[in-house]
Amino acid sequence: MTIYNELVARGLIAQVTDEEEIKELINNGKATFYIGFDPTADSLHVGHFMALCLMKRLQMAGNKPIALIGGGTAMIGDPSGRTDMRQMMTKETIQHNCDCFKEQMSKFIDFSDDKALMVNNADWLLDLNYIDVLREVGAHFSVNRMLTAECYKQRMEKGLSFLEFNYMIMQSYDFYELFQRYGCNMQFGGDDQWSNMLGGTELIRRKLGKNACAMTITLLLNSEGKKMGKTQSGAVWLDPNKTSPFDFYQYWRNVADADVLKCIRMLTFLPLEEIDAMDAWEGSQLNQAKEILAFELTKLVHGEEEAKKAQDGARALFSSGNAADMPKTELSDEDYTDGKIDILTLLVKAELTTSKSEARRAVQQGGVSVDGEKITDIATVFSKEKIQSDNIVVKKGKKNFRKIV
RNA sequence: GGAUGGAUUCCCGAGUGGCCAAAGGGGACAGACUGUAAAUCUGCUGCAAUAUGCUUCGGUGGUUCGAAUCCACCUCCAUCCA
Repeated sequence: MTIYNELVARGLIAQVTDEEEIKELINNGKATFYIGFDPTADSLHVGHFMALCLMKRLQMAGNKPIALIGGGTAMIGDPSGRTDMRQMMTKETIQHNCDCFKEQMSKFIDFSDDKALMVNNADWLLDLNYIDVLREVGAHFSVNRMLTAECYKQRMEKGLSFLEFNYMIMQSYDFYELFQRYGCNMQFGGDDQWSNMLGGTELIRRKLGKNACAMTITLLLNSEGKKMGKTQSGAVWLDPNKTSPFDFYQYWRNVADADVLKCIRMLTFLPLEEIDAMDAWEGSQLNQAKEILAFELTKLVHGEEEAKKAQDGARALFSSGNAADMPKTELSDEDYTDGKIDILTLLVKAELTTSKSEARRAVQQGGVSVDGEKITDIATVFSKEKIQSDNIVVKKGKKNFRKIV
């Protein structure tokens, strides 16, 4: 099976500029492609993970990836898919985020021996001269056309600043620059990037009379149409310090039935035949598929050892309610009053609730248990000796655990 | 620069002097049912306390016994005109 067909079979491809040409390029390892990453946070998240996997797949097929870090474009902020303006970031923050991205990416992509490149568009965008850009690049863009682009539609109601309006032009310039510097002939990106990417191919055609391709990756949406990889407390990060391997595992372990197979297909490297066999699974059997998904992804991101730990921990936790590898909270002497701590304070300290009021509600509604025993009295106290010798496990709801040491 | 409309709790959105910690919906959280799923039903959703208190309605002042509601100024946003 060719790499292109595999991508199609996995449901990864959303839109392409020229299917035949792209097939020819990537199937024969002739593509030098780039994917841009905006350093809007100090860690990559699940959304980036898709792109990284794609890079890896294509690299394995002999193509050369360029990871472009948007240190320059982050100064502007991509308006695509947003209804409000991004908060402006300081140059220092952006630089810090770039550094973090670099480190994380090196785990996935092989950058040795020139097999892949990592560049930062700050290197060329920051030195541009306004007038020159207007004359050289701006002249090739039609405002009328840009305004009809899908990515600006949503913003026409809420307002779009000139700063953000220029994002497309900067991204197009990136492609143009990479095309000239490294012979980069393809760009990949999320489907929400389609218009920005087309801008690049057009700029290259107009300025150089050359052909370049663009292809977008299907956005990973759940069955409710929302972007996956987000939880109430924010994104699911790839950085173990921001999202622990255990939580990462649990996120995938808990995806809806309707989304499991899609996720396995799109995100894991399991052979397609194996995945197709799972298609027939139904009902509670899908629970197995969820374990596979969670394990495979945790393995890819955090390594096999961490994946095993997370899996064992989760299994133990949900069957017996206790496990070695679960999030811990260490109490200090100040947390105790007269050598004791009450359940409400404890819940807050363990970060299971954000306030005592919330903790009170949880207890009153019967959602809290300690070491498997339900707590019904909000005045329940625990002694320091007990906690320090036995390490109690506090549970709020069904899936929130903390070991107190 | 001019005219008009607007800013309410996580989000949408009611509320135009006391009965407002603020309707309704969504989301989140908890309970029941389950498979760590979905759907459904119930509870709950500012903060602290066992009847109460404290801080909230873009910002700052003011009027009033009393303001999310009235006045002044400011900030931001949308629409139309230039």
